[in-house]
Amino acid sequence: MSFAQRTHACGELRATHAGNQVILNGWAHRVRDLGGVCFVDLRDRTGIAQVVIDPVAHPTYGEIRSECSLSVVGTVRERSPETKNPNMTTGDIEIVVDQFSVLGPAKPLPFPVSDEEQMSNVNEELRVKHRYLDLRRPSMYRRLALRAAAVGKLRRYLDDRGFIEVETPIFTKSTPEGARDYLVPYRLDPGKFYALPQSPQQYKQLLMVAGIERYYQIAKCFRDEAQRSDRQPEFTQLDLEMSFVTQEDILSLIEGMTVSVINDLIEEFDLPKDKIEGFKRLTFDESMHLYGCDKPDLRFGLPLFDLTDAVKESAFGVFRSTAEAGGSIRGVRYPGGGHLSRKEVGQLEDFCKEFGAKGMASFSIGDELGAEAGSQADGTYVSTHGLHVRGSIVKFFPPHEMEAILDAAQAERGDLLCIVADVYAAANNVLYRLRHEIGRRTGLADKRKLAFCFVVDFPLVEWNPEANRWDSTHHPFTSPKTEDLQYIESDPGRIRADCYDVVCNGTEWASGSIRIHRPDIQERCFRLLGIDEETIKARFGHIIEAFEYGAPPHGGIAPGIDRMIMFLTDDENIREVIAFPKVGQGYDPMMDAPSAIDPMQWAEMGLRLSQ
RNA sequence: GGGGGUGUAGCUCAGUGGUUAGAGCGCCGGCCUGUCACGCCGGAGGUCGCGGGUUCAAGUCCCGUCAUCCUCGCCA
Repeated sequence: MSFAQRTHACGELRATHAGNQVILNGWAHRVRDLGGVCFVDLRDRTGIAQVVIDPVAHPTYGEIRSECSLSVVGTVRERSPETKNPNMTTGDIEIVVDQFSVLGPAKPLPFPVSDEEQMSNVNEELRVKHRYLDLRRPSMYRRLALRAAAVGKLRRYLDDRGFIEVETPIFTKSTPEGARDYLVPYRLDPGKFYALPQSPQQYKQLLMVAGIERYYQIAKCFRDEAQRSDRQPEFTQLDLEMSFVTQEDILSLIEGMTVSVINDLIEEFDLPKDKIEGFKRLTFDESMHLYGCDKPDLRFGLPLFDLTDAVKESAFGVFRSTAEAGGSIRGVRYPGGGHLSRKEVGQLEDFCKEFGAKGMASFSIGDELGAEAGSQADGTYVSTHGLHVRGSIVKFFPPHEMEAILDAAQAERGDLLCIVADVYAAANNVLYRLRHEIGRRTGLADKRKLAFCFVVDFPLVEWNPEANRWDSTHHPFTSPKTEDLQYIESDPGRIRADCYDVVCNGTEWASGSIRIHRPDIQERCFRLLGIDEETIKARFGHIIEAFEYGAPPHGGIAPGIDRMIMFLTDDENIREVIAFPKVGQGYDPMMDAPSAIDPMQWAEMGLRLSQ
């Protein structure tokens, strides 16, 4: 089939093209039929241009419906001054139609593709079901283009530094550790299964043994876990690994790469983001102490404060008993929160309770300075700096404790001091979420900022009380710090690992480690994790053996591509940055997958349902 | 696995237990020569997610179920 092929793109036409005959191909974005004249906004991936049709000369113009594909032959004309549209990049011109042809007629659409505002409310599943229409929207095209540019820049950055991209298998081996695997039945030996990789972890380490030295891959990863707004059953990581390197080498590579690529993208796509600079660096312990979590939002300050010492002998029973039991009394400032009503403070407390807090105590600091320091007759307190403190528990604290509290909190006028008493980890878990909520509410979590940081020195293992054993914090191949190896039998919780995360705005973005390359150390770690000889052989025999043939010291990291795009677009749902995402529990409403298989296929695979 | 929200026209949403379930957009028809969210007039379009129950009467109340969104747990 032949048709008039484009000579120009819709978005490129300007007044300088006036007088040119052009051919445009695209879709009818909107049709405005005024009777004596008809305007069609013709859209292609570069933009939109207005086409003018004379109904008398072209009596079949009614065939042009919303979202049909079109070829238009016409002459570019500069619009008269009063009809120019300053809101369109092509608004100075229009194309007067000489000929047109509807290449693909379109039925009425399931949702208003040409109206971005209405589209923002359209049912998610419907959008995914007709994804090929949803993706016609310029905003969706832009996301895909941004993603492609990001991946391209990452590849180029690494190619320029001696990395080579290596593909690793999708059909691989189940290593039942971590998340649930997606399984693929093996026809030739019924009862055996491939697993889809949760990450190419073992392959990339084997590539290091193979002497590749610098590997990367834009890798699909598969994890059969409950879905979340920032998770999909299949997602993409920039997986990379290097040999003969230290943690420092990997961190500086990632930092340089991220700064370069992110800043390029901000500029190229004119994103409403501030350029980024070097990453802050925190140890795991510092991060927990200052921000209550290992993924702090560093767009703003408001570090947690600790009152345990200040109130351990307090007359307020909850604080005293928590401290006596070895717990922590910790809190966070809420600037401006001093104005909240009793009800609003109650809602904050409810917020805390959602995350397991037993309660939340608070002090409101007034805007005005009090004149005379000391406990007041009305049950409030005025500090030596004049801060006027209110709250139902103020009366429990004598002046020296109140001063210690205000000092530890670095309290300021207008603050609400939110305080949680619990075991250290539980108090932190509540307060980090409260801190992020405060950042969101106050606007301190500035949308223009991308605050990247490294969190380093994670503990190698953490105690799993349910299973009564030590579990890897990262994964079983993570190298303990040499100087901490001495604790492996005596005090495993004390061992720090050569393990690091990259965090951006309170979200984990990348995670990596220096790997164990010595079989003897790997064996000791397996033993610590309670993995017996037989299991080691069955699950990890290949990699242990590989390490016996001159494995180089090596390590790597894997940043999430989907999340990277989400940071840049401010999307809160990962579906927005994936061309063909799943909904709900991993369902693809467009393809109708997963779906039933033919009885023949069941038989061929040697499978049947147990019920 | 737990909690919460949503489900009514193609889309987005209204809809006190009570007549024939409505609106905006879209769609169809008509009118319209400067629109750019074109405008005006008219029309069609409904398994009120599904199943059960209470009631003289259920979109509305109750129970169950399914889907979807968010969330806690989970995600080496």
